[in-house]
Amino acid sequence: MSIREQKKKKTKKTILKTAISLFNENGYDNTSIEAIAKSAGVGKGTVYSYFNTKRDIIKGFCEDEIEQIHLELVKKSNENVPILEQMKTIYMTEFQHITQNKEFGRLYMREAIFPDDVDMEENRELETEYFKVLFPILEKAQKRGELRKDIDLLFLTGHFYSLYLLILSAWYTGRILTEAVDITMETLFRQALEGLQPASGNQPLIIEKRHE
Amino acid sequence: MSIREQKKKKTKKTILKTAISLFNENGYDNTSIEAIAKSAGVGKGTVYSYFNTKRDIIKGFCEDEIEQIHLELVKKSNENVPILEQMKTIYMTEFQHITQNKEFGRLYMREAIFPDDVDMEENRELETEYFKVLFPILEKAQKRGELRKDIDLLFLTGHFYSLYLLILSAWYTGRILTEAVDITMETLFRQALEGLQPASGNQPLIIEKRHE
DNA sequence: TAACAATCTCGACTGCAGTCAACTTTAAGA
DNA sequence: TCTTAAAGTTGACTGCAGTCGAGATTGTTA
Repeated sequence: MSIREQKKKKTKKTILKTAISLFNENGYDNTSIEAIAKSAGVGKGTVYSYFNTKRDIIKGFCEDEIEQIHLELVKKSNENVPILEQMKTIYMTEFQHITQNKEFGRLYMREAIFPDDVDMEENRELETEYFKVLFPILEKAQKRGELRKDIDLLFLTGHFYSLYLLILSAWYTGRILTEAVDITMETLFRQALEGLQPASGNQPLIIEKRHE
Repeated sequence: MSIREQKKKKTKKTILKTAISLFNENGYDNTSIEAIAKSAGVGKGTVYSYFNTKRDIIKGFCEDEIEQIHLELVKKSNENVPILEQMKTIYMTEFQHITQNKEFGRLYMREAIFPDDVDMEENRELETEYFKVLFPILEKAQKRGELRKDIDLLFLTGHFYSLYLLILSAWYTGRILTEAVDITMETLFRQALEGLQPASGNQPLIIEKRHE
């Protein structure tokens, strides 16, 4: 890597760190780009040469954070555990990180779920990483007979993810307390696994006679 | 209603109509409050005496729209139809409205799901209206044996709503085309009803032997 | 080392969201 | 009808996000 590139990377890191620190101190809206620039010892224009918008700075931070989460999850991952528990571990881990960065999480989720501009391709990369973590877990659960094999992995992911979104939204809107998230997630995930319609029998749910 | 109140209501309506019209013409970001004020024949400050922020204008519009949807749903509502179809009707109706107001829908959903300020109490009212439509439908489905009776109505709503959110997000991020929304919703809702784990038998899913 | 081009840095500038104190209109009581 | 206070209106003003062209720095070639 050339000297120039090293310097650039360092500058970007400095700006990001300074920004996050100021955001944490005074809040996102009360921190101007000019203040960030000054505090980081660069010009306002320089900040904009590293980040296209103010929100982009948050994005930079969150993407680092998400990478951390993925690494954390790979470590925690244990396939000898029921799928319900595994899914709970994954999404509770994400939730823990969000509780620690409530405002950033909110701004990031907004962009991720209802984006301003469909720049695409950017989020796709993170999404791929996400699937790399989830798909093997779900696939193994299918093989163990814990999950239906006639449902696409993408859809299985979708079911759990959508419930996670619901809980997150309920938490952000104050409809559910932090302490209640764990039990609520457990309940919703279990219901999703069992189905919303009455079961056809009461046998232990192990036997499997589906296609294939 | 006093003359004063009538006038105020009329002014508010004029501003709202003008704003929506300009938003549609030039987009939300390319329409300044000053332009709205001028076009509506009032001062900038007046706009702010009716709407606290620019986003608030969108909110005003969307709330009217949602009221329309609720009325529409009450008319369409037909309890002699499987719950899957009823839920699909409800959420596809909402989706139709959103396709017709893509940008407004996006801005509204952002606020609704990940709000800036937890002003609460405001959205609560709309939420109550929402439940007034949904709860009776779900309750009747429970009575008919189409839905489990051991799941809270709020949670049942949550399951369907969360999948709707997922689809909406997938649509906004370009992961799913408008034409595919219908079939995707059908698939996801059906899977949620049946459950993600393998069924314990293959009997037709009518018999019910749960508690109570 | 000099000359040049590519890249990076900068802060003055533009445009707009949101505020506020001065001004105008309304309504109610005398 | 006149007076007055409350309600409503206004646009000049403030602060900040994002732009842009001029200037500084770096790497390259001779």
